[in-house]
Amino acid sequence: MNALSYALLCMLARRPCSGYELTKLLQLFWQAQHSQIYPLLAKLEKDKLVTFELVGQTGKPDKKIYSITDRGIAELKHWIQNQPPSMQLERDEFLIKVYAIGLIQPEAAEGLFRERSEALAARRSRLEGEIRLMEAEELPVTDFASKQFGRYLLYQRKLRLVSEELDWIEWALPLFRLSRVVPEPKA
Amino acid sequence: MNALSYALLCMLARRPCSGYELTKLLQLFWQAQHSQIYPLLAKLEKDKLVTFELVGQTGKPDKKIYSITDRGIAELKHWIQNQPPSMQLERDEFLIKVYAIGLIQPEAAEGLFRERSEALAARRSRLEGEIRLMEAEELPVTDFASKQFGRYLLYQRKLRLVSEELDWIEWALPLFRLSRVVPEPKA
DNA sequence: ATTCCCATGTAAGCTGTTACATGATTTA
DNA sequence: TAAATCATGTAACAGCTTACATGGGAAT
Repeated sequence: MNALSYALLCMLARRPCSGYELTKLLQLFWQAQHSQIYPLLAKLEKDKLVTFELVGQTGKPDKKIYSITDRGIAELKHWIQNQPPSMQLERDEFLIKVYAIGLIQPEAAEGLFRERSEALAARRSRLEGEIRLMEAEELPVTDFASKQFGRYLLYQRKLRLVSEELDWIEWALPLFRLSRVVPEPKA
Repeated sequence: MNALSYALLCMLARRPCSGYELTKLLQLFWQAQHSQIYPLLAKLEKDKLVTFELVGQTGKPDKKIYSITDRGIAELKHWIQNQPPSMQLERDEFLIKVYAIGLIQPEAAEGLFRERSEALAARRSRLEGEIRLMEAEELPVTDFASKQFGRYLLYQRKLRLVSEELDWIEWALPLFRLSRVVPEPKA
């Protein structure tokens, strides 16, 4: 049982999903390819932590709708409460580039930051949309008892982090300009 | 050439380091074990992107101080400016637990969040200390021309993100309490 | 006509973690 | 006396990415 297994279980604890759907939904907090997810679902099924139902579709490929079992729920609960907190991993090539930003021209550096800024702004819009959708639901998502509660918390967190990184970029950009203002001839 | 190779090159572009040192410094934005770093450094050396000098020490094991070559600098510059932005990866088991937070008792959930909060607060203190050190240096770190500039930007970013996550936790904690205040008998 | 979406799966290869191995000096 | 720090390396394994494979329907 690795972390991805638990990520899949907690997705299915919210509602039954196909592997295809899980691959997309998981993007929020644990990016994984379908080639990793399909075999793992098969393994979880073999271990009786999930079950699946084959759903035939017309015009679309058939799909397997997976559900979590009672054993799966128990396993998940146990892990949440007993697994010690593990380090968080961040792998982001942009950060490598920032570290060496002094090697390139300030103009190029600015371009790099603006590119990042645009991607983040787009992401922020999508997050805000999702949050609005959740908040419009019948059972309030801010309620601990809501099945959406955990998901809502994660979206709020992501929105805050994305917004904060945008602020950081706005703070940093003027610093690149300063170095271009300097070369004023002293005569 | 993978991302870690470039991460190592940009570290060495700042100043020469041993593999041991690189392993520690890299924690800031690309966590990797020494078992991954030592063989990669050997490969970079074979490719003439870095060189090393054997430094004998007394009372401590000898070490190899690696430096980046002109070819290494060129390769790094090229990558920074031509490599398209790649997706960012986040792998954090805490987020999985948050997603399924509704499965456990609000008290246990609060414990989980407080634990996270303490770890983040400790991290924030360390970051603030490092930033103060950098800002006390002779050549201003806020200057694009400073060798520390990129590193300074990353520390500022990390500090912002850590602080924002702490704010998020403070925002979320009262939501767990609400569900415990509710069971007030209506008579 | 081409690309995207739906949907599941396998295979090859690269990336990353954990454990093994060594050994003197310093700190708790 | 036990653990941590410095310092480098290898081996085995687990995790993850990219590519291959299939195929209808819808959108551009």
